[in-house]
Amino acid sequence: MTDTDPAAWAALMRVHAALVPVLDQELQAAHNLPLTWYDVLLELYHAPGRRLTLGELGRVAVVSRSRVSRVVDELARAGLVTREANPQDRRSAYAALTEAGKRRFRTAAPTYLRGIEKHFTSRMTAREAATVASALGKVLAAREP
Amino acid sequence: MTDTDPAAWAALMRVHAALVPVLDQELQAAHNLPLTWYDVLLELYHAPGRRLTLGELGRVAVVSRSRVSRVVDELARAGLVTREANPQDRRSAYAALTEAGKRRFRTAAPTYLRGIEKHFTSRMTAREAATVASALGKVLAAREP
DNA sequence: CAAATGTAGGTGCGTGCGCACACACATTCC
DNA sequence: GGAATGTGTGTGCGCACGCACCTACATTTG
Repeated sequence: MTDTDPAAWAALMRVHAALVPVLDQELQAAHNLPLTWYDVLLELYHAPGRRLTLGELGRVAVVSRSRVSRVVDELARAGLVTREANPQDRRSAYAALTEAGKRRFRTAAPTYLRGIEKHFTSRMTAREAATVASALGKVLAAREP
Repeated sequence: MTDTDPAAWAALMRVHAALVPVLDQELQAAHNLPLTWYDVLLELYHAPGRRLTLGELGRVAVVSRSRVSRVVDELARAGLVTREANPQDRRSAYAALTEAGKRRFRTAAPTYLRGIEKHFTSRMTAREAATVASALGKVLAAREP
């Protein structure tokens, strides 16, 4: 049975390899924002109170938890986030978006979204995009526990 | 218009980040093969004459062309490929699978395919997998020229 | 309360990776 | 044929990244 066709996975690998550098460079050229920074800013932007602990960031963002530490350092040095203490747990530290961080993200987002549209979504039908999102979503859901 | 939904792209990024380390480690644990090596072996295995020039490898494999040089070195040191001269073009060099390389690839392939099935394909219907493959295939096709 | 265990975060270190360049050869143009 | 341009490979270098470990604090257990 199954005799699984790895074509979907192979295509995913290739698309990732092909598009990530392109989107990253577009983002850097237009806004001097590495994709990693954008990812972290995005997660913070959508978080309640515009802030998350580093552990939460590591779980939700694409970058690894150990990397989050350094990225948040860089973002703080650039004035886009601030580190805030957590009164509930003194081990923990929040990364919170600054006003400059929000502005920077809002400015950069259209570039990124246009890039995704141009290089990715526009190559398929809306139905296909929805299927891709839901199928991959199920793959992710299976990894939670 | 469009108001593109980046959900499909976001899911792709996450699935890649989540699965690549897992598949890589499974491959290394079972066969001491890094995913990069496997990728190169795979392309050579399916190439006419079981060999490709380094430039062709760089184009067809997921790894960058500059990386190919070193990976082929490592594979050659491990006895899985040999470098062959190209009489037609003395700049060029072939990487050719050895018998040991073919055996190693054939042995490792089931592990990799089972991993893809287990972590990826089994989470969606066959129809969805086909749609993912074809939609992503169109994205890749758009990047050829 | 003390000890033991668990969890959040930071960091030294090794490494995989791509860029930019260098070199050799091929090809084209005069 | 010789110069100029293009193409195929190799490589020094720097950087981003994750792992393993450490410290600080929290929580649980007796």
